[in-house]
Amino acid sequence: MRNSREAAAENREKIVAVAAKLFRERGIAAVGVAELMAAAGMTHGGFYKHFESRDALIAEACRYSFAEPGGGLRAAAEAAPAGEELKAIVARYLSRRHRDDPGSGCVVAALGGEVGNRISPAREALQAGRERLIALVARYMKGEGAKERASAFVATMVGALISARLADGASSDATLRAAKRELYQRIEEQG
Amino acid sequence: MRNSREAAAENREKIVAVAAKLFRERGIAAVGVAELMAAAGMTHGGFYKHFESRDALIAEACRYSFAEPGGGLRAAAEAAPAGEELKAIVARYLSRRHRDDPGSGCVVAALGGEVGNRISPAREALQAGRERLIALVARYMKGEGAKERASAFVATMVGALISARLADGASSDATLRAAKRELYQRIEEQG
DNA sequence: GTGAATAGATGATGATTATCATCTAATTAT
DNA sequence: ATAATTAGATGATAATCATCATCTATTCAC
Repeated sequence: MRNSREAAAENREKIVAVAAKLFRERGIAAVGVAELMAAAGMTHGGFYKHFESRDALIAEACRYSFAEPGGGLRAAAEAAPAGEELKAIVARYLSRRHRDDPGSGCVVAALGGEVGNRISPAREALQAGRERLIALVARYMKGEGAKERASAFVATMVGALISARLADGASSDATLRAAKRELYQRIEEQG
Repeated sequence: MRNSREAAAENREKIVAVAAKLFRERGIAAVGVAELMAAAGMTHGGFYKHFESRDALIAEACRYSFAEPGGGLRAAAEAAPAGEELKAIVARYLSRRHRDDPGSGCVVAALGGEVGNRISPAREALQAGRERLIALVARYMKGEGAKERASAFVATMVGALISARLADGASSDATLRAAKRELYQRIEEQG
């Protein structure tokens, strides 16, 4: 059967959205085309009417995952009172909610390891997204070398989230808390 | 044909070592049993004489990867002059060599994302290794809450390494440098 | 309304997967 | 030295994989 242009475009986006979620939840290599399409409510065959290859979808899903970078960080910053934006970003990024829901969270933390060190469009997409994240953080930093400090700032957030996802229970919470405290301190020292 | 006990034990360790390297280089899911055994110089069938399952090997390879945690961090610290141990750890961890050779580097950075948030022996192995890494760092910290600060310290190193592996060329070097500068500053402020 | 275009289903492709039964040559134990 | 054990090779298993050819029912352009 055939769908209207509009419906087809919606289906295409559905596939990308589902992929972005499943990849982040379970890893890229662990999610096959058939399962993906089933989760999007279609059968596997139609996939190649939308994408040239699985690799092409991977790159697109990575880009899509940055639509709301880090799971709504920009929104969190803009909702915060003036001067509190960075704290709001940290609180959101290092929240238990973010830790427990990788499927709609930061794709750098979820897929950085799997994608890194490989030559691929996906890597470029993640790197571009990471730079946008750094730029968002740097926007709220004062003084010299804001971009450089933002880079280290983001690295701490990413590393802490990955670490917290390795630990469990109290140990995981403690990891989040330690990183939050460290970052808050940096904010107060350097602004 | 049959090998002696000794030779068999050597072969077994060879498999684990090769797995630890390949998993870190290319991701766990991307390395199959057959390829693994071929890389270890054997055929695929003998695998199950050594390991109960592929999952069992994964956990063991994760543990094995911590034999030299972070790729010789302990050695680097012990070779450093007194008072310079933490700096030595950072310099080693955030070196270009470590970035460019994940196969013999820190397994938390290489596989943390893929293993995290899943219930598995591999996750427990990585978490145990991460705690040893934190303990190593905390040993060289003075003052209150050394363990907590060490947790954030390690998170920054892990996040920076993963980030640097996403970037390329000058951008990647800059990421390493930014994190190094940040950590050096923390060392001087807090000891 | 008629005809061209196509979204998506069905089903087949060959490759690759983890796992295991079987076999054999060599090492152990006696 | 003979017998029991076993490391690892060979090859088969069934499942899953990405990819694609074909078909069909629908929507678009006219």
